[in-house]
Amino acid sequence: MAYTIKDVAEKAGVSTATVSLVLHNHKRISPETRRKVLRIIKQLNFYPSRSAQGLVSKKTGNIGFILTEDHFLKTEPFYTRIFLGTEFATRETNYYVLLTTVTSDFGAEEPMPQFIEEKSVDGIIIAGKVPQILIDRIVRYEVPVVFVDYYPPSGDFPVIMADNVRGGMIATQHLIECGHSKIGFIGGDLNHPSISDRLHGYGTALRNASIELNESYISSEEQNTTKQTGYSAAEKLFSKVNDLTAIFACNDAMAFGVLHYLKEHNLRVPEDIALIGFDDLESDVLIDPTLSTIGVPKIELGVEAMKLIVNVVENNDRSAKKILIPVELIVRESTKKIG
Amino acid sequence: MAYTIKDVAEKAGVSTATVSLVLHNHKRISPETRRKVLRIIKQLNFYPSRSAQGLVSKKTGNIGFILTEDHFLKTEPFYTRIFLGTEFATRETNYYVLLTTVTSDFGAEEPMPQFIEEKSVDGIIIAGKVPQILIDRIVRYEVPVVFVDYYPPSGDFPVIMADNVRGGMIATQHLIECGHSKIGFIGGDLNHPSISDRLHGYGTALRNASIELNESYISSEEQNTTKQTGYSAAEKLFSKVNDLTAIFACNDAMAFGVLHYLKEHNLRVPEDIALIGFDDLESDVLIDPTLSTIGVPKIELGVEAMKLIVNVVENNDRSAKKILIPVELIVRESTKKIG
DNA sequence: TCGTATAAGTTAAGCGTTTAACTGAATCTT
DNA sequence: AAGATTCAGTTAAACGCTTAACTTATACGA
Repeated sequence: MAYTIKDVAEKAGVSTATVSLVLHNHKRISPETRRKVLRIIKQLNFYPSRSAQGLVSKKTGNIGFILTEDHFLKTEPFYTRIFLGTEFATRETNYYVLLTTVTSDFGAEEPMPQFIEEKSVDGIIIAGKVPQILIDRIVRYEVPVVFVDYYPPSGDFPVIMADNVRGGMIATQHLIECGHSKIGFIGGDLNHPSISDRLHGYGTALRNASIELNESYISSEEQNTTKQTGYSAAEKLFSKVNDLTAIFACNDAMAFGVLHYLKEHNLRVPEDIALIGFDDLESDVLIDPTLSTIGVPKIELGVEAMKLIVNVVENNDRSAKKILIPVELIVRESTKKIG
Repeated sequence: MAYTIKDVAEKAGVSTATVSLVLHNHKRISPETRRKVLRIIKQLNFYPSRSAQGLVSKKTGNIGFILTEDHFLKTEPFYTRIFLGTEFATRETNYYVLLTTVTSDFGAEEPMPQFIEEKSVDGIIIAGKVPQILIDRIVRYEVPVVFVDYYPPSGDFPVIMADNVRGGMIATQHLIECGHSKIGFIGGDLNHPSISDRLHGYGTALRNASIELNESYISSEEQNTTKQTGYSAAEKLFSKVNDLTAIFACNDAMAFGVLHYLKEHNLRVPEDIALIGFDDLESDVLIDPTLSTIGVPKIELGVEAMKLIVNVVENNDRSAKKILIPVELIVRESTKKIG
């Protein structure tokens, strides 16, 4: 059996209460007693029993991590990186992360994630877009929730997002600085905050440069942001307008599709059309030409989400804080100064 | 607060012991009492506290899942699928899965995964190849371990593997049935059981068809099995021998590299060279020609790994059972009957 | 008919922590 | 110098569940 607080107490010649107080950094304990106890703890390699702690504290020490199966299995490790970030953060926060996936069409009848039913988590991180009904149902359990890389249209939740507005802005600005003024935007579902924010940044950059926004340059009909929809969005856009010299695709997956379309139509990138994406996926550098993009620090999103939920749980900080993580412009071959 | 066993006992007019016994399907309870108690449990949506249960039972109800960061972040969702399988299996087994990643160069000094130090898991699933030192260190904690899609050269552990020998055999057999007899094998590190098993199956198929095994047809120098090493392995192999008509690549990633090489050298697939891979990755159908391969049921590997570790934990079944999950031949465009 | 099984529960101790309330000594105050 | 305050620790109850040992009622055997 593992050692208990009692073993530590005996070896240290103190009461179990003292050991517990040391464990919690309570100030009632003198420095020397603290040192003595800590020495024994280290010596025995003692760790308090989570079960016993949980029983009295009513905390589980677990954080739930929810995302859709689709997002989890996406070939590009975007959400797995965010998850990895939370995992990294557990090393300082001393929580465990329980990951569960839900289907993308999670409904009203589906069983809830076990850890919610069983009240086995102190808080929940929801990553990426999930069905609204799931959110509504989770809220009823009154467990703290933070969102990362998505947030629902209504309801006040703490949120971690990449700075999408700024990203959209610097991407567009970069194209402008390269000499472009007829810049297309290829996006998707504007109900997704990331996408509408990126479009917003696009608009701001144009305005700053005194370029008039041309609605017909904007594609936002696609429901998903995949290589396939990127291709078809490009197809539609180019059949509508023919003077574009640059494209800002709202994410790299769509940019791949756009690139595919351009190649097929013998349009050279960046000479004929410049192209920039968003996300910085690994495959960006495997394609020809390599893709300029906006770098999103995915691991950091996860780390910050973890810190945020822990803060909510431990300090009961219910303010609906929204934290934007800085993004950066990454210039590769698909964009280049013209003229 | 959540309901406790006491609430259930009161509403049902029985003692808490009775409720507990019902929860554990103990036979001392009469069918009618059981029904009555179960009804109240359902009605209150009662779930027993894991902390309390853990405190007395000395079980945590958690299973640890360990893999390397590299494997977790691989673009192709191979190990994430296995993990997803374990997650699916939790719904029946009522365990939680704690995932942790380790670095590929995990050493002797690195801190151990938290859940091991804190004894917060009843058993551990190790997925894919991990450093031997990690295994050695884990063993000292005397926690049950099962391996999935890998096992160490020494030590008796329960293991879940795809039936790699059979897979290697039917892949090779398929090429033979297509009319080939000069079949190259492109593999990697033969210390990896999957690879050496696949090679073994290759040899068996040849023998069964009375085709002599030609050592110079076999490439096994590469340390990793990636698209890149697949390419360079093909390069080396074709510079050594020039009469090959078919290639069995030990996994799809390498097969992609081989295909790349073949295309670059104007060798048509399957007309000039037939090609078959192993794993059935999603991208198999995105390339041209689509890749024939051996289908590995990844989710099932995870499900079975979970069932196996639970069996070890609950029934203390310490036999080093090795379970092979059937694989299947998937014929696509990269192989075809010749003549 | 009485002792003995058996069936169906109940009682109560114990699992390893936390923490409010307590204690006893030392230090201030006035 | 007596009372008040602070400091550094201890005592003991409580958290929600499991389970060995016990109880009570009923059925059974000879």
